[in-house]
Amino acid sequence: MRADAQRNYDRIVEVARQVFRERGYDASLDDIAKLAGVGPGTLYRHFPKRENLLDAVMQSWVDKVTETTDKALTHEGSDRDLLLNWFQEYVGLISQHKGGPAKITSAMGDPDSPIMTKCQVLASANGRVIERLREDGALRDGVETIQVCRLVGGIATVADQSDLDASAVRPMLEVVADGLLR
Amino acid sequence: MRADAQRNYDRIVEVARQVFRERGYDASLDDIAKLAGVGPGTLYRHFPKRENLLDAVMQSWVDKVTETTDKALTHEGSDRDLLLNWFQEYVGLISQHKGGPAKITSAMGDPDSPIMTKCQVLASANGRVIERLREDGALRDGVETIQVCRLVGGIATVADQSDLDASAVRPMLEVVADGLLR
DNA sequence: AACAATACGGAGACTGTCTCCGTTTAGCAA
DNA sequence: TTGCTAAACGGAGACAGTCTCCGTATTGTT
Repeated sequence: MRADAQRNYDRIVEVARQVFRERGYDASLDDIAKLAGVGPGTLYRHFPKRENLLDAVMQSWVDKVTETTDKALTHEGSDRDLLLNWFQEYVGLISQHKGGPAKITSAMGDPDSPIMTKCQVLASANGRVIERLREDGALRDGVETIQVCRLVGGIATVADQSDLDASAVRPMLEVVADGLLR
Repeated sequence: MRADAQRNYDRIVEVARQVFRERGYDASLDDIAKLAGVGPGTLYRHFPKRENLLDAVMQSWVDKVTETTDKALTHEGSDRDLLLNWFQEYVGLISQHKGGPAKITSAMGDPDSPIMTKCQVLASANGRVIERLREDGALRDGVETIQVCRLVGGIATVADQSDLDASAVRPMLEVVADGLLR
């Protein structure tokens, strides 16, 4: 990639990260181009679809996911506490910007989504936690990790769309945790 | 209301019902106006916001909700079966058109939503089922009916957005049911 | 310095939302 | 029936967002 192209690419991603966080995933792309000081053509050449841009923005997010998972797995306390703590981290991770929970959760099962690979990092992070609990014999039979992603993703989605705060989300996560644990 | 206005109103609602079901909640309103044989101005006078139109379309849905609830409450079998059966009906009711689950679930807590009243019919229908189970002593402590709506609404939302079928939804509903029941 | 190759960016096509306002019509009263 | 007025109509067009095309400008290589 030519030096000027790289420069523009980086600026667009940086601006997009900020704008997505502030205005949500539906922010105008022409606006982002303008804020980055490039024409819309440039933005659309680098990122033909909105999701390609989101994908680039998410690169750093991926690192955060594994880091957070490692920390969650060292959690001291009961299995229930471990699971609940992980659920809260999970919700936090996918709720970084408005519209995120729905986007990420539905991308997990969509092979055509440009952010699919990113989301699968999250799915396998969740898998690590679930497998750890399964080895402890803490889970009911028949629990699939993808279902767990969808359940918690669903809660995060409604919380996102209804502007619920953590205190309203917590009891819902407890219900799901209790439904999963023996 | 003048006779011609009533006529147009009815035609718009009828067309909208069909189009929303076929193309989802995001269908173009100008298209709906055209299909109904009226100008966009007419549509927007009757229904200033998209949700006002949805509200009108939902009138008949409200009847269906209470009817379905009555039937669910007569269900023979265990409490778990009753609850699971109700959950499936609930998902069916809010998944009539694409985008419905998210719309309805988030409208429940939004006093400014024109469809709020309609959604509260659903919320109180759910309340009837939950109270019935509470009287039986079947529920854990601290279960709030609005949480149940959000939990099941969340599952329906991800199912809607990921095109999941009933066999994928069922186990998630079971997790929630198990988390709610003693 | 010249010249490909690469990248830029803005004009504008296209789509959907929504409003304004001149025209038409329903319904009533004489 | 006719005439009148309030109500309703509907389409032109303003506005916003998405995305493309293509003439222009920049890069980096020979």
